[in-house]
Amino acid sequence: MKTDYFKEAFNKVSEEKRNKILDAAIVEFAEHGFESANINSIASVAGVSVGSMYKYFDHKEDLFLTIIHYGVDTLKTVLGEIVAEKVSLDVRIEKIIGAIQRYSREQVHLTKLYNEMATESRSSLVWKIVSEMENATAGLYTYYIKEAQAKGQVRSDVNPGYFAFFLDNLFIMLQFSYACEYYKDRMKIFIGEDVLEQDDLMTEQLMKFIKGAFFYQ
Amino acid sequence: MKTDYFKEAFNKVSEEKRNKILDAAIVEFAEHGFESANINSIASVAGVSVGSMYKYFDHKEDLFLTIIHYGVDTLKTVLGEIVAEKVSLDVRIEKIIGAIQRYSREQVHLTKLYNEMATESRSSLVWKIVSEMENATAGLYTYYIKEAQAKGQVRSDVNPGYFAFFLDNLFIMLQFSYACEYYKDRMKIFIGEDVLEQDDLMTEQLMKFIKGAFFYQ
Amino acid sequence: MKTDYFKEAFNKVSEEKRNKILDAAIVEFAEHGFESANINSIASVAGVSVGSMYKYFDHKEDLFLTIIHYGVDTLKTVLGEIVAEKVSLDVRIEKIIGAIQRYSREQVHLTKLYNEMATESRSSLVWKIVSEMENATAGLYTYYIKEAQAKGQVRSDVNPGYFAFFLDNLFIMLQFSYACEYYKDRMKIFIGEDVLEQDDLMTEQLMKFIKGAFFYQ
Amino acid sequence: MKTDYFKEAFNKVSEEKRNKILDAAIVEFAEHGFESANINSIASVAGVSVGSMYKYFDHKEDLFLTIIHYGVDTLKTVLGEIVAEKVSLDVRIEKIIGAIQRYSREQVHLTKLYNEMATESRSSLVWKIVSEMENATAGLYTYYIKEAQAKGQVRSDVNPGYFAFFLDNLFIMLQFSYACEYYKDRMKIFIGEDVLEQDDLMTEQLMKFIKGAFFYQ
DNA sequence: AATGAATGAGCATTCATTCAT
DNA sequence: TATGAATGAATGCTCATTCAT
Repeated sequence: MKTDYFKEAFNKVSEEKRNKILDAAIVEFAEHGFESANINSIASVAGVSVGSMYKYFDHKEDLFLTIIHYGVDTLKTVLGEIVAEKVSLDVRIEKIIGAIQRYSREQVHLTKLYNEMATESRSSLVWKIVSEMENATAGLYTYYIKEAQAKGQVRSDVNPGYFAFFLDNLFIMLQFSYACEYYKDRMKIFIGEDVLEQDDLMTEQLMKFIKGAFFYQ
Repeated sequence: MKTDYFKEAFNKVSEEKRNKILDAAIVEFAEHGFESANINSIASVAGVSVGSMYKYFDHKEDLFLTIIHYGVDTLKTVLGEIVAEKVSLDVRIEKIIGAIQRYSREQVHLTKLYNEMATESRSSLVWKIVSEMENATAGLYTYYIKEAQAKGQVRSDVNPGYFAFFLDNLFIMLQFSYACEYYKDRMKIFIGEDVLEQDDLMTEQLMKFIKGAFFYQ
Repeated sequence: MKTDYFKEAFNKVSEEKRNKILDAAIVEFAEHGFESANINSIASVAGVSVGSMYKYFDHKEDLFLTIIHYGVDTLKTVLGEIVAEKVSLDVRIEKIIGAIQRYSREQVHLTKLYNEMATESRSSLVWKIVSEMENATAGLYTYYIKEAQAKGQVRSDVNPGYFAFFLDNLFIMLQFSYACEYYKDRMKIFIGEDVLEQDDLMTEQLMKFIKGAFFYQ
Repeated sequence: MKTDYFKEAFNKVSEEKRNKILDAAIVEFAEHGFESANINSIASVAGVSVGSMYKYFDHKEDLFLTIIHYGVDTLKTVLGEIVAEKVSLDVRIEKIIGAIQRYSREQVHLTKLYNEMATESRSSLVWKIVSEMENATAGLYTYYIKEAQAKGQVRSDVNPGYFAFFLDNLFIMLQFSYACEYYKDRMKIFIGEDVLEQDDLMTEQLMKFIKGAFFYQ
């Protein structure tokens, strides 16, 4: 599977400039979507010439895919840390919620991008990049649930795949709700203007919701 | 609050033509996204001149907003039917799941559009239209939960707003997963290729998940 | 075989505008070659918007092919008139020389275009359009030569195809020499600055050359 | 008259590298034409940096002119050898035909370039380089014809300049017909698919054509 | 009211040329 | 002297919007 959508030249660029380009692109794509994103604009924000952009990426699409790839990598790192620890399922879930709260604030634009990207038009282009991560997540969650079932912590009559799916759905919506304007507004309607300052309450309630769904009480 | 984004002339048009225009627009916007959607294309699919389109809508945006409005109305109707019935919370939830399964198949394009619309770029334009419905939904769900709490069916230590939010999150993701390519593929990874033919299993598992979260067992 | 490289809309345009567009395009392509020719420039010379140009022609290439087609048609008309008359081979040849002298002056740009077009890069695109005419010419010349051979006017030991080829070569170079700067300069070196004013001498000498080659004397 | 269009630095370059550059440039210009030819491409094919190319040539045009100059020089050598021999006009012509058959195959790209170069757009730039050779050729042919007239071999009523012109026209078209796709296809229409394998027949027929035109029989 | 031809600003992409190293 | 990364003007093409009929 191809993993690099940029050209050799992009590797040779100084890390500082590379980051400026990636950042500018993330913001532009996140704010305007693929079609409306303007390469010339990205270039000028990044302090780079258009010509250079095309030395680094063959097409607008390649820049987009590079960004997506970068986003997935960043997410993988976050997830990887949580996975590494040997803890029980409920602790893991609590840690993931915390990570989402941190990540979706630090990386607002990447999160917006994830929303953007899941949008119909370009999805097939992007799926091959993201599917790997979705696969990993799905596999992991399912595995943890089965493990917990074996330990007698999770009810034996739940289908692990389905429950992993519902769990991840809750996580995705949480991410979007912290980062994307539309979902943020919507969340405020349900919970109130100050949700964003009440991370602990969110964690508490969501844990209660999930634990109720999963665990014997 | 402004509710009509079309011009007077659009009212005078025959219902048949009005529907052809709306349908063509829904498909175009859902398939290509706002920016890539082509007004001239919509006009020709609808069998109407571009000139007429601009007699009906001042801007591309206005057509988009009209479509969104129409989508929200359609959804309201579906929801309204469920709300009308006097049944217990869990029955209601099960009915909603069924409605989502039906609606997201019948109205694939409207569902895609909802995903599209929540995307950063256009969200502020759109929020004023959709917020009304989101408000209604949020209020309704919250009300039902409180009611169930009063009846002692739902645990008293859950915050109704939060739980309504989680519930709706699960619903939204279910919709997307049935209608939008990206989320469809993702769901298959979690559950398997044949999810789409196993609506009952989905309902059963999701009910189990939600009931665990909500109810005393 | 496809013969129209323009879109329906180009047919609906007033003849005056159509001619302005064709003329502007002929000049631009003849003067700058395919690559350097500028569509925006053609549009502005023709007094038409770029947008319209693309309503008439899908691609720059299609405009080019339309022009070539037009040139071939013009040439066919000229040739057709000469062919129509029932005269002996030498009279025919003399008439063709005269026609070349007239045509290459009236239609300098079309002649330049023919030179341009025969240039390597785009030749395959163009060949299908021009080949038909080349085929007609080749067949015609060969037929006339055979006929003259049958009548005992032309030597029986000449291969009609080859001689038709040499004859047409002389004609092509004569065209270019009257219309294209490079070949014009070159001709002046051979014959003198005032060749262009001595059409009769050219005709006389070329007839002498060709008749010597072809006929029993 | 300026004869060098390259900079001093190009002289100091090793012969091997110089030839690689010239060869790469000949191919690129011949295949793509002046406008589409890509300096960066030529540099990379020649194994030289773009920077160096601009140390050797001030402009794309200068590289082009250098190539033309080189082509003319090559042609001069070929012609020079034929001129050196003391033989009768008809033998000379036969030798030239043979030389064209060889040269246009060995140096396809240079021949294509000659065709390219005669194209309107660049002609004035190029004329000063080529005119010298055209002058030589014209002078030579004319001289030979006059000489043959003096010897009573060629008819006295032909104008040597005109006949030299016609002769050279036949030669030029023969060159193009062996090297350039368009003219090659055209020749096949007149003579047949296997012309390219029948050099002797071509020579025989062309000699017959020319001798008929020139000589008392 | 309806039409659909016309407009032209806007953007992706290319490539000759420069210049810091 | 050589390099090759960087530049940015230039151009083909699209499409929302206008307006004469």
